[in-house]
Amino acid sequence: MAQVRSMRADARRNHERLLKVAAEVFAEQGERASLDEIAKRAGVGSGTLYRHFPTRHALLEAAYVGRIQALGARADEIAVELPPGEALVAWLGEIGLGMIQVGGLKALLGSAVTDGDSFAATVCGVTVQAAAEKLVRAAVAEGSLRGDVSGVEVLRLAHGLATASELGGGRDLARYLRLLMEGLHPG
Amino acid sequence: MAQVRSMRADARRNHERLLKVAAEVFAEQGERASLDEIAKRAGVGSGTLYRHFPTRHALLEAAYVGRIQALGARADEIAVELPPGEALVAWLGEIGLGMIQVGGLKALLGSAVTDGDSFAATVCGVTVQAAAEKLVRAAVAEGSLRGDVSGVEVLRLAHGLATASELGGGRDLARYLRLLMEGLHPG
DNA sequence: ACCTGAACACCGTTCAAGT
DNA sequence: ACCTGAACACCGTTCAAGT
Repeated sequence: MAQVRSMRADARRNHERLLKVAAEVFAEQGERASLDEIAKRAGVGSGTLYRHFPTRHALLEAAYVGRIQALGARADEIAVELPPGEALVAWLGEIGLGMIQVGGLKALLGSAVTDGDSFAATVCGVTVQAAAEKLVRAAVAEGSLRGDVSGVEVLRLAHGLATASELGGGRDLARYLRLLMEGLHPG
Repeated sequence: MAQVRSMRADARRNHERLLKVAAEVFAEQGERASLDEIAKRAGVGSGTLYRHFPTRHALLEAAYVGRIQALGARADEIAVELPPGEALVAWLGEIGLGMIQVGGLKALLGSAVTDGDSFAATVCGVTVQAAAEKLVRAAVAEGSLRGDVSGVEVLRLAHGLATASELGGGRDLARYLRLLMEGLHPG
């Protein structure tokens, strides 16, 4: 699609409305929400949605870029507030909570950390992987984390533990993350 | 549906064919496989499929009961071969591998351990939870597992770790389970 | 250049007609 | 009693016509 800046006024308006509505509907209904409903709620024809976002995933990612970048920024904030090992758990806790509470976020982050998935190379994938890598390296340097774990790997594990927590009604996520960290302790 | 034994000959034949074909198609394509394709491959009208199995989940569970019971039996075998703590990891490893390799099995086991889900009370749920509970209790008694963990909980965690492993291309499942067991060690 | 919405395709589900 | 498959509904996706 053309750069947002260079779009015709009506196109830009539609683009923005679609992003806003998509973020709401995905959050409510999850990543399998009806695209037709998103188009209708945004007041545009279904063809317009496809013109702006050729795939469901493109729309989902575009709708959540802001949220993902906020998560990346949170990693830096937490790194200042807490010692490395605790910072990592705290950040994974926030991500995990988001995956449980915000529809579609778990699916988006999942594809962003899937081996061989082209989405891992998108803004979301790069942002979240870089943040995780930074926290992991600091924890390893501090000696509170094994050296054989990567950023993308803890993200996959966080995704898995969020899934496990969901099966149990959304409880126990923090507890599961603590179990994980004990298991990941060196020695 | 009527008892299988009391069914008319053609109905029983259709029932069996549907189960056999469903097991194949679900295994290949996952739990969202086309029901129409299953009906076609079984050589029956789509209405017949719905007559025998009113919901997708009923068909999935019926198709996999045998597999689930085999997993239950494996728990007893392994309990004889290995000390309690190792038996639990080994069994969770087999279940996890099944969830990764057999389409639809992860979804089925997921609903069987979901809090508040009516499917937790089905044959599959009861079978797998009882087996897990037995292994967990033995490991707790032996002192190799914390006392505050339940059978259904380790199944949820195994589901989560299988998911994490899938994101990484199906590798590292055994490693993740070992991390979990270290985290679940008492003291 | 962009939008609209009808048209098409696909699939799940129901049910009237048939044996 | 059971089966069949047409019919209906729903939704994703494309594209001709319009501005």
